[in-house]
Amino acid sequence: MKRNSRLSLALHTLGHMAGKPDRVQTSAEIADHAGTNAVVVRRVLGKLREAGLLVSEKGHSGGWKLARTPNDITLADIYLALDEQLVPAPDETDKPHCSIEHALHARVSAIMTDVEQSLIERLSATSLADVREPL
Amino acid sequence: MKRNSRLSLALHTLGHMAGKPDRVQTSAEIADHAGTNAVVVRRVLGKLREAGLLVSEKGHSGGWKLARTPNDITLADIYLALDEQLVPAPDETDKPHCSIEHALHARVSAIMTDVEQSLIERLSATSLADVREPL
DNA sequence: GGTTACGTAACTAACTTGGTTACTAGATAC
DNA sequence: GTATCTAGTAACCAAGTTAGTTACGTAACC
Repeated sequence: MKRNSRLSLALHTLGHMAGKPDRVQTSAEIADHAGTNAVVVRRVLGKLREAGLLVSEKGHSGGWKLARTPNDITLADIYLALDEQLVPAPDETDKPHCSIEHALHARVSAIMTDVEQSLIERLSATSLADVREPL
Repeated sequence: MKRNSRLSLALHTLGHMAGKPDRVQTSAEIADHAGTNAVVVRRVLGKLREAGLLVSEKGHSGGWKLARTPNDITLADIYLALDEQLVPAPDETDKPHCSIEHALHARVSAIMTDVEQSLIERLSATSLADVREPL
């Protein structure tokens, strides 16, 4: 699998759940449908649960379902839940020895942070429900 | 070192070269100053040479220097020379089995591609010479 | 010809990530 | 109460990535 497979898995799973918001699915079912492993599914979906997008139940007839309506879950919610930032968080440990390096880094970091912010804003404009509709 | 150490090294090196555009520096000198290895330096700077930002000379009194004036090298040039794309290039190999997954992916990819484009545009607004000046 | 410095291949160590196995902890069915 | 089902999680493995290192070839200059 490739680098953003977690995002792929999350989108895939939530997309299907948005179609049947009341259906409860087990991690095994989801893994089977996504061509991966139940533990991997639980790892990724666990992040989404921490972010309040999903709820999970143990035991018989347990499993996963959406914690909110598809209308109330945006692409930004999903992206942020996985906390995979595009721009590597400004690393406090590397102190810029040279002022010139510091200035360049500051400039680039400022732009990248800004751009990531705009990414999040744009992702937040689309909900799961929106994407159910044909484009 | 962290993930974008190549970009760090490139910015660092070019930043210093911009201060003394005529000085020729060996990869050993640069590595020493950047706290890394000469081979690593040649690898990264090789990318910048391929992109036409640097020239290198072999032999006695050989080394590296800028191929253009600092005014003519933008942060976007540097970023692009390293071809580390933020948004993973739309992978042709993964065929979207489900239409819903496809639709979601298409939406997210479109936004990400767009955002990366705007990153490049913003980086291209600043040249090495600009950053020499105090902010 | 010898020295210098780039160009590159090959190897290593550290790290990341997805996959897998195995186990524990709840919740329901019986 | 016991069996069964499912999430939660730890531990480990394999593959891939990356920086670092060593070694050697190649070109330029003295």
